[in-house]
Amino acid sequence: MTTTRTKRVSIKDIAERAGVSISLVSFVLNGKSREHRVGEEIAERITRIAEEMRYVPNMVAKGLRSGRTYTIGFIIPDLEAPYFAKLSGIIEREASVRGYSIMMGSTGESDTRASGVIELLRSRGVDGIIAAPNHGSRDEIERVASEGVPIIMVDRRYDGADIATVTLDNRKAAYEATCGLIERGYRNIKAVTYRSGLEHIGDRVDGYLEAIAENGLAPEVFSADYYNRRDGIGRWIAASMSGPDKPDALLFMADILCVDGIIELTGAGYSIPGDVAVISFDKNDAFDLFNVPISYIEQPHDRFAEAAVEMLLKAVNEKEELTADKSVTIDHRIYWRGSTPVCH
Amino acid sequence: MTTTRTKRVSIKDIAERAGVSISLVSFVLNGKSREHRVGEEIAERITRIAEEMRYVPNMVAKGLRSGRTYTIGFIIPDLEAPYFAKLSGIIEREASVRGYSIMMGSTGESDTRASGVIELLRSRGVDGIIAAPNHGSRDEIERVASEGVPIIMVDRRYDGADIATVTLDNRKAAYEATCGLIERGYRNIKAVTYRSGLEHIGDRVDGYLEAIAENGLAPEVFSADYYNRRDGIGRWIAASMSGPDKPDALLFMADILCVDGIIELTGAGYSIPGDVAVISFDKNDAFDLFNVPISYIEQPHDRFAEAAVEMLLKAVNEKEELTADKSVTIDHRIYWRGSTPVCH
DNA sequence: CTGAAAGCGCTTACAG
DNA sequence: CTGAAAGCGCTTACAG
Repeated sequence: MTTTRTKRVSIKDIAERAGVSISLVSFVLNGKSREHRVGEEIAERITRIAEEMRYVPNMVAKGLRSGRTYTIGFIIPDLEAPYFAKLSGIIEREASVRGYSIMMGSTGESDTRASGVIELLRSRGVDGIIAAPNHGSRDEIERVASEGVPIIMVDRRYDGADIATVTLDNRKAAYEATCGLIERGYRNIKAVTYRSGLEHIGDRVDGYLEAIAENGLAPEVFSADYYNRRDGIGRWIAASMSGPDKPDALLFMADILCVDGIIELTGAGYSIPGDVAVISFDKNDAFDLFNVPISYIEQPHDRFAEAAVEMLLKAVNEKEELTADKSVTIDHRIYWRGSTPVCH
Repeated sequence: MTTTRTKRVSIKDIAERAGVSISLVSFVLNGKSREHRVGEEIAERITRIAEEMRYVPNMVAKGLRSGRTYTIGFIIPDLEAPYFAKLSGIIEREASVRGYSIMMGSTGESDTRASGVIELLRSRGVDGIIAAPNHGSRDEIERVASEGVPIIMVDRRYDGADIATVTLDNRKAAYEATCGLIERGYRNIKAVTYRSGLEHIGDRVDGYLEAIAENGLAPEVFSADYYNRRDGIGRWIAASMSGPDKPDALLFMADILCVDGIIELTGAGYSIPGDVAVISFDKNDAFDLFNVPISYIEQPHDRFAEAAVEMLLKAVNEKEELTADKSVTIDHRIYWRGSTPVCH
């Protein structure tokens, strides 16, 4: 394997071998034979030679010339979070089916890294962007949109921004989950969330508060620090579960919070649902593995991914603007399982 | 937001505004002022104007001209598998720190899709490839390598292929895990794997068989069909656990197999470790959540990712070949926890 | 039906 | 110290 980097074959090479001009090769290889009325035998010869030479088009050159890279940028907080890993996987598949590839950039919820990712995607000339950006990236995301790069937000949204989104009706989902707990007989329902300023998380809290208020109950929301979740949740659980105002049910606003919560609860000797019922946003494989199946509010990844890719590519191809009025809401579904039995 | 797609600013725009040639702009913006002895005031002016105009270099043009795209291709079986999600996340971060972006393609363990991904990455002109390819993609991977595209395999390897790898010593890890079980008093240890032809999985089975043979015990390996894991494992567990040759410990060759196994075991009413001890390859969040912590053999994702990115970029920059002798072995670590107590 | 030529944005010898 | 020009591989009017 002492092969030196062999030059890739170009349309020029094919043209030479076929004894025609590069224009003809380009026409044929792009399926424009008919349009340009290229001679049939010539077209066949070109196709055959291209195959023989294992021609792979240089998308970089194509991209420079045509301004289209057939690449979609995807901005996520964290590829390691199961929720986003799943979403990324499906988006990648949906895109690849349509001939697009994905360039991924994760922000780690850091605004600085988000800036870097955005600039990187712009420099790479992606045709469009699907983003689940930080709260603090609003200005930059809006600037990208105003510069005419098609962009669509997924999972997250900015209050009042004129950008199309694909989201759950988070307020309603949390409202329904809370009402469901109340119907099942729970009366002291507390919510666990994390500080972030993220609108969609705020929507969930709003839905919870609304349901609690409507039913004349007392709300309590614990906000963990994102980077010290486990500790914060652990301390809060210790205090809360042993205090006079012990909750009978917990609503977690994200699966990662719930996983931490379950570990802390069981670690402190509390049983689910014996001591406290548990329901969480997002689906997480661990919810099936726990000794009682954890109830959850599902965000259908596949529908998010499909909608986002489809809408984005439509905008790219038809030069539409992805304004807020194009936004789509995906239906959630609540799975009531062993962690939230009916009580009396 | 009725902005039409505004043209991006190019070095030509900057040159015009600065009243100089594009060469100068190129020199300055690429930090070659000194090298080309560009006038100091001019250099400053160019830098300032570039910032004012929010210049973002067109990497597509750069890529066409220089043949370098500052993009790494990453081929994985499945982004949704926690193990690869984690690995991808770290690789992306490592690459981005070094100014590279990642173009990801998942194969779903399908050779056809793998072909598509490889061609896509080649057409995009990635500077190098990190791959955890299918068993069946060997020829294509070797061809890519022989064409001079730097490529390194991670997690997986091909028997006797002259391609650098970053892997665990899988045989040794399985050997040690099996010996550990034997030391803890287990005598009827069975292994659960899946059919794939993948060398690294085969290595694990070899290590298991070696340890069993050395200790004069009887081996049994169950091979599930990858796409019907849960069912297959469930049926095998039902038969195996109720038969005369009931295992006292199970070694799972991958976390996904173990998760399925645990669900099937508990579903069938067996307790861990009461009825059977369990240890698995890979770390999985669910292993912490189960009512007894599951023992596992850790593959350190971060060290895999760092080694792969570093070696690949070194090869890219120094035009080295990534031959098999450059391969690196990452140390595993076994966590013995509640699912494998000492028994007598 | 086919080819020569311009140009996408950039880098880099080559002149001066 | 600075600029004009070629060329990366491709597409696409424009001629013929």
